[in-house]
Amino acid sequence: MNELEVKVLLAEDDKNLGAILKAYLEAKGYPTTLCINGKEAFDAFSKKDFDFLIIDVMMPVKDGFTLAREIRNINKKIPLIFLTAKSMQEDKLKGFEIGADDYLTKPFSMEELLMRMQAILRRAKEIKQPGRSIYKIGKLTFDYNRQILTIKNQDEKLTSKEAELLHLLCENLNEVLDRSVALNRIWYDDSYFNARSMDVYITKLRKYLKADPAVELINVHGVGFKLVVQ
Amino acid sequence: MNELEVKVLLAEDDKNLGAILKAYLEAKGYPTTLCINGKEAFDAFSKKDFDFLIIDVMMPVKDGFTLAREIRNINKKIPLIFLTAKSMQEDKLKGFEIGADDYLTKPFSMEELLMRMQAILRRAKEIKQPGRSIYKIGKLTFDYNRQILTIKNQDEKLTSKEAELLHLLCENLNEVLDRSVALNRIWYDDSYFNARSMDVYITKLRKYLKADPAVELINVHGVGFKLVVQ
DNA sequence: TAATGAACGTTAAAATATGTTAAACGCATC
DNA sequence: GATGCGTTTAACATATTTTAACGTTCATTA
Repeated sequence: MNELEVKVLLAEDDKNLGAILKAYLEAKGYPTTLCINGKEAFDAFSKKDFDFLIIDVMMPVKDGFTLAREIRNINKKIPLIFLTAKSMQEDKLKGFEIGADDYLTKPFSMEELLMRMQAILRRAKEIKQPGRSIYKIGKLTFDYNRQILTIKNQDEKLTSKEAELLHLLCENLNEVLDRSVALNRIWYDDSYFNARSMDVYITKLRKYLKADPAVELINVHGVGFKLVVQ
Repeated sequence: MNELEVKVLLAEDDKNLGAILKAYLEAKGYPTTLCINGKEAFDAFSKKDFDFLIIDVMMPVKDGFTLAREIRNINKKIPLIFLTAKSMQEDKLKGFEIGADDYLTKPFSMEELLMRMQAILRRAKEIKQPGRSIYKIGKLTFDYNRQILTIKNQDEKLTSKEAELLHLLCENLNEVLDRSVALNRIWYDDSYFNARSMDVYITKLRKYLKADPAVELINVHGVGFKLVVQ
């Protein structure tokens, strides 16, 4: 993921502050999606790919801690900053326990928020994958943009769905890709029939990947799938 | 850089605060070297290997910013937290520009300092070892990522739940794995029925582990289970 | 120490979830 | 309206997990 393409998910129920922050962040080059409660934010996260979370703790419908925990279940790496009006100590510690990278107490300056985001991104950046759309999966090579999987100098043209699914799996290499996340991102709807359709695609991908025995596409029962390279 | 071996360099001219912080950090398992000014700290850094910097901004002889810049010239990656009595905005921004990971304004709680350190270490560590997780259990070998238990060159594919449970047991080898901890981590809910389900998995694991008589999976009544290797 | 209730051991059936194949569908192109 | 392609649906086969049932062990206390 390109550093110039850090997409921010901002969950803030104060519409005024939310709008100001969104405008500021976008001016600084961070495309920002604003959600006004935890539920909306979780839906957005399920359907789109984000690189940074800024979450207000106090929100209606679903609070920030609950939201963060749900997202952390799916993605353990995505940078996370909590915002809060309260400066209560227990809350701060709770936030860090959930896996926050920082915890800002209102009021804060937007420059400080930006600085703190950049400090986190400096460290988080190196974790992410090569960044281009070409992935190495054991002996295989997958070009996401061109939808081509190269197996021993033999090109296989993948269909869009195959490529989308393999792409998500590559982005979560050696980690579990949540079933519902994949469904929401690729099929735009997490339903029984789409889930069965996805299973069919898993089988198709397994057939391709069989070319390298070091590569495995394992199921995590009730959760999702994990692409593992030995 | 072992997590249990994070050596801290603390530069703080307030001897009282310095001593308290050093004592606290060491109690938490971070060997700490205390220096009372920037010059002394730089000498210490030159002579010894450190993994974390905590630097007070206002110090005699050589201030914190100057110290940090000099160290950053040598090591661009070492985690860095500034402490300061002033909460002036410019200073904060200046601190982040030098490459700080965090910037705490006095007074702060030591718990918060610890949490923030750990948040930074989580990211700093991930870069180092995206590592694999292979455990040796007596004559057996367990590959957690691939969910495979190797018994006398015979591979056994484990199910997700089996693998998760064995993983937790391995992480607590020769120590008791608390029942409720396992339930909360793997089943996300500590309840009677899940506990019974866990017992079923304990039985399954015992069947696998029977292959090596030196390995035992013992119950600690009312507490949990312990994986023991003679 | 015998009685008792709670925790644990084990097995098998029941309920879910996934694996796989092939046919059916929708949609573009000719 | 026939053909080809990607995708979904249907059908059947397996696998995983939970629940139920029954037996055993453990700690406690009369």
